Amino acid sequence: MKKIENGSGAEPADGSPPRGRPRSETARRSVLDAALELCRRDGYQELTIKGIADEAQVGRQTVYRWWPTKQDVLLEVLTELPHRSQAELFPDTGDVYRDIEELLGHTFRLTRGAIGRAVVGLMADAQADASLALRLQAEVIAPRRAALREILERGVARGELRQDGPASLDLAVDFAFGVMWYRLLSGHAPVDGPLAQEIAAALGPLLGSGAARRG
Amino acid sequence: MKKIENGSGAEPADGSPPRGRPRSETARRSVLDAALELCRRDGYQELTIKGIADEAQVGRQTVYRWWPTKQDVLLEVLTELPHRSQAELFPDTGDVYRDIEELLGHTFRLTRGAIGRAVVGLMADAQADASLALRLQAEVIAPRRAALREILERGVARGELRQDGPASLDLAVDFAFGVMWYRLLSGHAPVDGPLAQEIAAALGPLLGSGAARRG
DNA sequence: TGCTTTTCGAGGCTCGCTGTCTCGTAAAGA
DNA sequence: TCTTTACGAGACAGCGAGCCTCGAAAAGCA
Repeated sequence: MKKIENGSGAEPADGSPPRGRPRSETARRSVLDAALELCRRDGYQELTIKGIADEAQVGRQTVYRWWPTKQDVLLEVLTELPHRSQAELFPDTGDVYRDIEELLGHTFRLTRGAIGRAVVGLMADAQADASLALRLQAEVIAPRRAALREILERGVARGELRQDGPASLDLAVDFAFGVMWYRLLSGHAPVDGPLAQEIAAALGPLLGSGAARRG
Repeated sequence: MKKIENGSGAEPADGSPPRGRPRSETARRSVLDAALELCRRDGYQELTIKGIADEAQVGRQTVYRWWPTKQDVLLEVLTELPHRSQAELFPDTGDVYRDIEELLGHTFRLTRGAIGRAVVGLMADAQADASLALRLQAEVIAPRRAALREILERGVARGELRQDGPASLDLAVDFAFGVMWYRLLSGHAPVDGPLAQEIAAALGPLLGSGAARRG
């Protein structure tokens, strides 16, 4: 598992136009789609560069040229997702509890299927790969943390939530995503809509002594 | 990664004494110790059967004879741990918050180092291996869940905790271990003693509206 | 139209690990 | 002593990693 940055690669950094045959967007999409499909079908552990190349009907070197490892392929798959549904990361219904439910509900939906398998596998590999851990943190974990924190802060500003309870905002965020990860990994209970509701309802008492959900 | 049950293996099931040369306890210990040491040194992903056998100075077939996969080796390492420190799973100080802190503190301590790496890696593999998931659930996850749940129930019975809050006992247990797993994986915050205190303090308001920590 | 540059699919190559098998040897009971 | 089973050691094919080369394709430039 060597790590080298694209020495060749797309643009020449300066403004000059790229020379030679341009990179095939078709091949790029085929590789990303094949990786996700194989992850769904066989699981992250069974994913191989050769398998991806064969499934995508692409030369193996074409994969290695742009992605040093299978982790890089999946990370690109993951970082492309939010751009498709940016709005789902930032619900703003006016009700803090509904916002929480929507953000968590959308996130929980993603964890089922191939995306969930990919993220869990990447997390495991990141335990022994510091640079992967940093990128995963920056591109997958942190954005969702920030989104939930923003919702909570808005709720505090509007007086829907207090901040005089035993838990800080950070611990509240840890609570929400922590339960998700725990259930995702151990599989002892589902990660679904009802869970999003339960967590949203529990965040009030966790943050503030007197706050309770209205309605 | 084939899975086959020990066809040969120790006792002949009936009461008759085993025939032939008995299994070497020395070799068994060497394998288990080597696996944990390599997990600590290089991480779960780098762990190989060949590596374990070489480190343990044992024939490769001796490993395969008793453990079909590296997961089986690590699972045996993990299931041997509680027997060494049974008491740490069942603190009973009379104070529910102190009991929680002790159980979580001991668990959190285990997650650092080789044990943590092993459990995280096994969890990841279990996502694509149902039988491994079952064994991990039964032998690692469930016992700690049960221990915390028992502490909480004792606290309820003694009147230290209520059960009229937004969270059920199960969700409270998910909260405690969920935060642990989340931080363990993403590494955005430490899994240490202070966290055990914060969680213990937060469980009261989570479970019951009026309950607050005494003292 | 060539010529240059870069990517493309395809496949050869070495290396290391897997999982099975076969040695010769060691340690137990009969 | 004979049988049975475990032991360390190593041979073997299979497969994926990662690097290499090949001929063809697709762009800009003269």
